[in-house]
Amino acid sequence: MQLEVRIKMNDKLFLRNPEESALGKRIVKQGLSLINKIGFENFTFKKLAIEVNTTEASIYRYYENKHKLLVYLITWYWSFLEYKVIFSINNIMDTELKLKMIIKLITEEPTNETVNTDFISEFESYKLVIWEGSKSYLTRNVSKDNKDRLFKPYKDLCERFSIIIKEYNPKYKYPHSLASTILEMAHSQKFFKQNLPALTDFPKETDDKKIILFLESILFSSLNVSQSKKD
Amino acid sequence: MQLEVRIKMNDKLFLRNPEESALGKRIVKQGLSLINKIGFENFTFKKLAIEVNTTEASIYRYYENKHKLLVYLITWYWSFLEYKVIFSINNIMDTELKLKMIIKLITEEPTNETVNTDFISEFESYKLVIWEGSKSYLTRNVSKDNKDRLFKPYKDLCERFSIIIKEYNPKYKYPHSLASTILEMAHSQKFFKQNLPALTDFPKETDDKKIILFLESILFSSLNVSQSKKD
DNA sequence: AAATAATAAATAGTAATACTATCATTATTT
DNA sequence: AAATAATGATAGTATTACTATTTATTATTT
Repeated sequence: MQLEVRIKMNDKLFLRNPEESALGKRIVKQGLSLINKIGFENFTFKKLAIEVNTTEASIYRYYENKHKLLVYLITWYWSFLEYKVIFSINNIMDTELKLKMIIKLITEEPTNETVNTDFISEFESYKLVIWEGSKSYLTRNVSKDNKDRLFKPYKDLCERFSIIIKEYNPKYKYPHSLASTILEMAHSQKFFKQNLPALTDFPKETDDKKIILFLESILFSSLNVSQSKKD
Repeated sequence: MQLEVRIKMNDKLFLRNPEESALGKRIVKQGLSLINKIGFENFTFKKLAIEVNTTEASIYRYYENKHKLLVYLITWYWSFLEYKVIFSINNIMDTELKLKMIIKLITEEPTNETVNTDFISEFESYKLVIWEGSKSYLTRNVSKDNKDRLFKPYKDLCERFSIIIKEYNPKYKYPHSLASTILEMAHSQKFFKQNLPALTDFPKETDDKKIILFLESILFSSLNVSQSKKD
């Protein structure tokens, strides 16, 4: 069976919907891999135009600027991840297993492109989130972008995560912060492991199992502790 | 008593040592506040030159580019924080209290400029780390910058933190990752609280006490759990 | 099938950014 | 007082981040 996932994107993210034309799709696809290749700071629409074999002006017809393209790609990733979470958790009854599944999904490198995601590569977008994810919100536009609901997919995923956290331990006081901590750390620890290993306890070569165990240990030790004593 | 702290900066960070001239100090001081004011993306040496009442070319004599200035300022912050940690922990015997002190120091907004830090404002650099901190390493130069030891102050602080973690619980398996998680989260959660509150459980208005409690709960529930069962 | 309208692409251009180079002018050191 | 170093002033280049206008293509109407 060939599933095709189509994610509805917030239309404040683009001037013209890139899904609706061949050129638009190429811009997104090649944009994603070019940012991954040279890094967001070095990325320009001029360079992308050359890759896509079009002109700068044409790209500007789709995206206001490169930051919007970045946010587009990052929110696509979060939306897709939420979809995967919903799908994978659907028939799990045990809350603990649900939580473990979420950690697995956010941490593990997507290998065999699980689902047909049309023109966006799951693996490429995973890499993008690790390297450039936080740049999508660490700007002076956060508040405006937030009002335009650009970060909704991330917040939705965090909300869904925190609901399951509360399901596991209704008394736990910081479900959202714990969820965002796990989400953020899945990517930071991976980045640190690869680039600044002194900040972690994970040898550079190994796979992501240890990161998963670390995140699970943070999550469950927080949730299994009796909270009655302190405040 | 008037303490003066002088932090030895890695000389790969600058072309000419800004501490050694009035102009250099003005560049650093005004650079810090201008980045905080308009954000790193919008910050240029041209704009800084106007603030400092000098020329672009003069600034380029001190710093290779704006990224180096950013790393300079961020590593200053980490060095200063390590200094504060050493100083504050010095006469604390109880390991738990040491850990709590560290969390307090990294999380709490510095109010009354505690120490005379010469030309760099502690508060401004705290704000900078929250907004721009991760941009210092999320670049394609990480590995090279890391080889030049530009991130040493951050890694040193993480190491010092993790030694105390191990002192508290010698069996704990992820002291470095736990330390870097707390360090990162102190700033992310603060940023989220102010700008994307849905990702936290902290009301926007309140002070940072709740963030401290959250970080303490993560730290101590991880360290107080018996780890013998799992792997 | 021809004419018209709508859309997309190509071309050209501008202001700002990220630098580098040169030379004159002050300070500072010896 | 001479030598040296730091700063300032000026100019210049390649690239970036856009915008506007014109031209070509495609779709729609008659």
